Order: sequence, then structure tokens, then C-alpha cells
Amino acid sequence: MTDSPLSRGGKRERLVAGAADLLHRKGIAATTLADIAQVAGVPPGNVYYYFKTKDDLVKAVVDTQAGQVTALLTELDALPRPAERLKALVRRWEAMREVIARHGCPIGTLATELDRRDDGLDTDGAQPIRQILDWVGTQIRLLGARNARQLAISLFAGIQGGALLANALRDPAVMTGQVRHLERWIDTLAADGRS
Amino acid sequence: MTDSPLSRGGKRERLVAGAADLLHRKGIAATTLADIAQVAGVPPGNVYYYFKTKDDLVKAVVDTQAGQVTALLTELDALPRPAERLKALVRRWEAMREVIARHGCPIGTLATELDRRDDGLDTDGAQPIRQILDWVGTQIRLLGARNARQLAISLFAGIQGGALLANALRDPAVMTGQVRHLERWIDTLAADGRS
DNA sequence: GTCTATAAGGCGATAGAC
DNA sequence: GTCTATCGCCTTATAGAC
Repeated sequence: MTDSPLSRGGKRERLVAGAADLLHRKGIAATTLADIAQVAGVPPGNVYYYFKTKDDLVKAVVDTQAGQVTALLTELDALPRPAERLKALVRRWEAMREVIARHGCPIGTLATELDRRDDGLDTDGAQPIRQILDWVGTQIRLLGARNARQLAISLFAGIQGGALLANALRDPAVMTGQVRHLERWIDTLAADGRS
Repeated sequence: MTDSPLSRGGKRERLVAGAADLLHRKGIAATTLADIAQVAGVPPGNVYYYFKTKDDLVKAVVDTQAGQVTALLTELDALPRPAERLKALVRRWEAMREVIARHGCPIGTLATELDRRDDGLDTDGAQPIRQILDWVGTQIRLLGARNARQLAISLFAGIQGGALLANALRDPAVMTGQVRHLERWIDTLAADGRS
């Protein structure tokens, strides 16, 4: 297993991991390159050897998220039935309830922040969201629903909205309750599909 | 109608209104006091005469939002039936779908950004959200549901999650579809309450 | 009471030393 | 190939002129 060209010692990886954590906790604008360098154990100002610009580093974080989402969905695909896959998905957000109550959903908050910049070339921060919506749509289609896209949006909106409210109220129980609600809704979908 | 002590000419009001708009479109961190002053037609640097600090101005924006929410809920209270009140509420977000697709829900994005700062004294950015959740809970209780709080969270999570996805996908139709979905769900609640 | 000039600090980014 | 010293800009905030 060889390292990629520019990343001997894994410093590049540490920078991306540290940036992902700080971006989640403080947001893009409030996170300085000095912060990231410190967390990653890299000399401050040296970040530019690994990333041409701050936006490049943010883009790398989004790409990492997309990879993690791909890995998650692939893992869930191993489950035998669509309804179980969907419930396993929503339970992932329940498992993250503590960190969500503190800092929000990493995917949702980053996408929101990226979408509000009027930069010309913006990273597609919505890619992880699109991946999940497409996958959920596929699962719901397997359940036999006609309007799978709309139902996929409603399900993931329930997750993201639950995360937003849990964060605003700083209450992990909000996420738990919302996940329970969605699990029951998934059961309803599965029952409707069978009838 | 006299002006408030420090606001002859309405400059203070113009500053808050301009700040509300910029905070919604660019976020807190990306909005400078110079930007706000320019939009409000006030000399740059002079903002400090009206607000002791930038955070004070943000706080004023949140207070304004809380007032607008109070006005909205009072207006909806005039409708005769709880289910109609709830549907009128969600239709407000549908009416804002274009601006939501561009910059997100003003309440949700501001609350999210405020919640991620580790400042000691933070403004309670969740106040408008709490107001709405409490009011929705009251309406659902009137429909005869047992777990009104959980259902209120699910309903408003659907709105906020729909707004987040509409923003991420930059597609107003996402908000419209989600509102339709929620309207049908409200009808279901009303029917269950009647049975 | 209203506004201007300016200070103090922090930021992303670069040039070039090792 | 790796890192450091430093630049120039922008931002909040203040002191004091009008």
C-alpha cells in the first residue's frame, strides 16, 4: 500500500481529517488555516504546500464526506430487505445524536454553508445529499411505491430537519424521537407496498 | 407615533433590516459591518453608534424574527380550525420557496449558525423555533393527539428539512412537494383525532 | 447627538530559505 | 520536497472631531 504522491507521512490526510472536524464544529468562515494546521500537527502556514487554497481544502473535506456516504450506502446494501436498509440508515443519525445536538449534522450544515456563498466556482456541497436521496429513492421504489422521489425527499427531510431542531434545542432526544417516528413511517411504506 | 430614543430617521431600523437580509443571504461570518452600513445607507464605521458590537446587531435581528413569528402565529390563530391553521403555516414556507431555494430558511439557517459558536454569551437563536414548536404542539393537541410534542417536532422538522434540501438542491419544487406531503399528513392527523 | 479618521489585530496567501 | 518569515488586506472597534 503506497502513499499518494504528495502525502508522505499522512500529513495531507491529517489536514483533511482535522479540517472536517473543525468545519463541522465551527463552520467554514470561523475556521482558520492556523486552527487546522494546529489540530493536524502541521506547521502553520505550511498548509499551502498541501492545498493551493483554503477552498481546495474544503473541497477535499466534501469529497471525503462523499466517500464516506458511498461506503455507508454500500454497507447498507448488504442488508436483505429495503425497509431494513432504510431503518438502518435513519439509525445512523440516531447514533450521532450527541454530536448532532452540539454541532448539527455534518453533511447538512456543510451543504448549507457552501450553498450561501456567491463564489463563482463553488464546490458541489450537495453531492452527499444527492447520493443519499438517490439511494433512498431506489429503496422506496423496491417497496413498490409510485412516488419514490417525493417519499425519499420526505424521509431525508425528516432526518435533516430533526438534526436541525435537535441542534437548535441542543437536545439529542429530539433526534431519537424523530428517528422513531421515521422508523414507524418506513414500516407503513413497507406495508402499503405489500398490499 | 414617536421614534424610539436612539433612532431618529429610522437608521437603526434600516440597519436591522439590512442586517437581517445580509445575514440570511451570506451568513453572519461573511457579513461585514461595512456591508450592513452600505445597504442601510449609513456611513461605514458609524454602526457602533447604534449597536455596541456586531453581536448586538445580530441579537437585534433575532429579536425581530421572534416578533415576526409572534405576528404570524397571532394571524393564524384567527383561522377557525386547528388543521387549517397548521396548513396555513406550512403554506407560508411554500410561499417563500424561491428565496429558500437560494439561501435557505431565514430562521433555520440563522439558528444553525448561532448554535455553532462557542461564545460564552450567545443569543438564543432558537427562540423563534421554540415559539413555532410550542404553537404547533398546541394546535395538534386541539386535534386530539396524545403525543402532540413529538408530532409538532415531526411537522416542523419536515418544514426545516424540506427547506434545507430545497436549498442544497437549489430547487424550489422540493419545498412545494414537501409542503403538499405535510398538508396530507395534517389531514391524517385531523382524521385520527376525530375518530 | 452624529459621524470620521484611525488603530490594533488577524487572516489568507506568497516568496524564498533550508 | 518541506517548511518559515513576512506581506498586504480586511475587519472590528475606538477616540475624538464636528
